[in-house]
Amino acid sequence: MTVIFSKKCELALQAVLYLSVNKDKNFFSASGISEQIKMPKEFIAKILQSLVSHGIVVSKKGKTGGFNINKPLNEIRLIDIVAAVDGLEIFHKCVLGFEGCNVEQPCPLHNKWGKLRDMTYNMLSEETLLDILDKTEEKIKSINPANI
Amino acid sequence: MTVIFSKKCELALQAVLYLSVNKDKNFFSASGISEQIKMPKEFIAKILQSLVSHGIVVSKKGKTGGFNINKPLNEIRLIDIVAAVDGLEIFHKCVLGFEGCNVEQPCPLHNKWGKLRDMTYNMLSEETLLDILDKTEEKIKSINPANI
DNA sequence: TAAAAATCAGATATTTATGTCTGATAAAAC
DNA sequence: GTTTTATCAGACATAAATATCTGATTTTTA
Ligand code: SF4
Ligand code: SF4
Repeated sequence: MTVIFSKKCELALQAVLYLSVNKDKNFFSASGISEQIKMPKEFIAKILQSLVSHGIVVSKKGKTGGFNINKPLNEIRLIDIVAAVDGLEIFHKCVLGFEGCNVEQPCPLHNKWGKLRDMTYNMLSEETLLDILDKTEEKIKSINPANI
Repeated sequence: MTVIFSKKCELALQAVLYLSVNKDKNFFSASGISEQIKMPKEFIAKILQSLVSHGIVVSKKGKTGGFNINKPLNEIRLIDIVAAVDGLEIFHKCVLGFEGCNVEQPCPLHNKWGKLRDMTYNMLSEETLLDILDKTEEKIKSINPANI
């Protein structure tokens, strides 16, 4: 069954990673971010607004306003962003959707899929934004050296 | 990025697994299958028709018509069904979609996601319908003992 | 205090995925 | 040969995901 994550979530991750390398600078406007990650600014704004309501991002209105990360980088895991945008339902759902499943008579995919699904979950939970900051910086810099 | 497989594909897998345990019996009509796997028969029909065009399923018109598996069970892998319905694009795509990626400067997820993606692909490629037939029979029987 | 530049909330629009219908054709049973 | 029952092809309908717009509010700058 279905998704690792949606496009919305992909965007959210990109935006947050982008913000994470600039956390100590000023707030970044939706349009500024949208130039960097090449996505419609209205959509970015919308997504970031929802991350604000989840406490991951903080926003500031007005002329010098924009968005920034709301917590220390070591307190935000990738899975937190996925959870905020897509929810965690996927990580509890089965692959095939046959009815009447029970542990004694799983379908051929139950165990194997379950393992992969858990590994994916763990991968996203393992590291905080701080842990991957170096790699993220490299990446963001390679997109536009002016970013850092 | 995105999907392991779509609902269409989930349904296709269910339908093919159902057919696989009854391969040596007569053709099964879309409505018969839809009763078992609880999905609209028109949708089932549509999906099976596309599997017909991919050579995985064979159909027969007319009064005793319906669908059946077209090849020996050891020649059909789960990935073949996924490929027919959803395509394999997902297994070649990146997670985050940042631009300008190269092997030297991958983003934090590139390697880890790549591994999981490959494992998923391998899992679906590993076994043929024949290999999992026993487990499939158990599962189908548990849904409705009359099925086998 | 007025102008500029940003978020915010919610409505609206577009696109894609999912699901349904209709009429034509084919095969079996009578 | 006629009736029944199935697939088939393609149009159509609905739902969900993605994307855009609009007007209000907030804050800074001048
Ligand atoms: S056995 Fe597991 S994977 Fe298979 S249909 Fe049931 S819950 Fe889903
Ligand atoms: S480094 Fe890899 S995972 Fe990251 S954005 Fe590029 S291709 Fe995708």
